[in-house]
Amino acid sequence: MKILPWTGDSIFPALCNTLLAWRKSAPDTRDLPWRDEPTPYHVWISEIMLQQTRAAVVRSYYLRFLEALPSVRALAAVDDDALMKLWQGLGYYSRARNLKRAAQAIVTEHGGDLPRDFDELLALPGIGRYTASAIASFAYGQPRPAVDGNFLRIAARITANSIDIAKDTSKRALEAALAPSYPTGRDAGLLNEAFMDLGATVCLPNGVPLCHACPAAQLCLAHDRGTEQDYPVKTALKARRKERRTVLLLSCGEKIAIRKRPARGLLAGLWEYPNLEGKLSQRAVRALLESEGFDVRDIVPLPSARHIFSHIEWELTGWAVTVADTNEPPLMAAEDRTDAPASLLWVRRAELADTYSIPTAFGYFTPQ
DNA sequence: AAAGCGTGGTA
DNA sequence: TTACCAAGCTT
Repeated sequence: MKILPWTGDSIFPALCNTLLAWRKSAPDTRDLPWRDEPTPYHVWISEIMLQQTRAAVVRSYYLRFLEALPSVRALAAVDDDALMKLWQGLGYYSRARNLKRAAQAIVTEHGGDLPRDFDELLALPGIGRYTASAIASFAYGQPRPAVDGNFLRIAARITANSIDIAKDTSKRALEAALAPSYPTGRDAGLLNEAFMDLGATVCLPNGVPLCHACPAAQLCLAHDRGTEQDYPVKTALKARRKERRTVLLLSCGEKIAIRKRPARGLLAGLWEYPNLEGKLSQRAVRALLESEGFDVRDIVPLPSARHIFSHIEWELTGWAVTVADTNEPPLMAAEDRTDAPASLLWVRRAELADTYSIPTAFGYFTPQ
């Protein structure tokens, strides 16, 4: 990949000095537990959780995760369903699977400790340039800018640069332009924290930045021109496609039917209630289930729901169905599946909540 | 290079 | 309601 220069990068040495001083000048009041004891393992887990996810949401997940899996070796040996349960509701579930795969690689290839070398970090599944830089700086004091959305927004405004920050090349250009200004030791991590804190509390996205509170306002080209709102420039995402689905809450006595989703794709490997494409009527649901061999006793509508993924929007219709027994041929197993058919698993309600990870998209229908 | 991959907060 | 988008990575 050809790395182009970042126009306006002559400001960066002064910007880095200013932000580092700013970070050191005030006490850290953000109460982020991963800053308490920044071991390589702690930094790694927190940074994976923080990918595209707000710190306020991550906080409780992080504390619970570390309590359950306090070490690389514990993570490498964790049961898959237990791992997904710890991740339930956090989203981007491949992050959790990659964590375990990486932990196993760290045990077998690095003696159980995260590598210090940047390229070795980068080679681990789930660790890209941002996360490798965060670990290298926070845990090992290496001079690596951890360029994320905050950095791109701040840099675009400071330099009044109309570069499209959605492009991979923009991120690489900024990283290369900032690297020469980076200190080593504790300051490397503090400077990265400074960029993140500034982006989270002052140089805000979508809306008005709080320039009166910005330590770098004097350096900021966009602020000088009054054009803060013009930056950053970012190409719009593709529109979400809309889908209708019908979810069946099948119960038989104390048990409820769930099934495992395919190993690849959306919500891969998580558990779901049986569901079908389209908005099915009560009559259609009854006909379908009876054709599958169920003795249907009752069908009651559930409140409809809408679930927004990053790239899909689901309009969900729910039916609570009571059946007389759980002995049936595989139900709806092949419907829109390309891998091995998943058959229904009948579980008690308490067991469902304790053991099986149901993503938020299906959680609307979870019985009390 | 662009699309797939979750969820929740905010304006 | 809609749109944006957050401490991104993988393919």
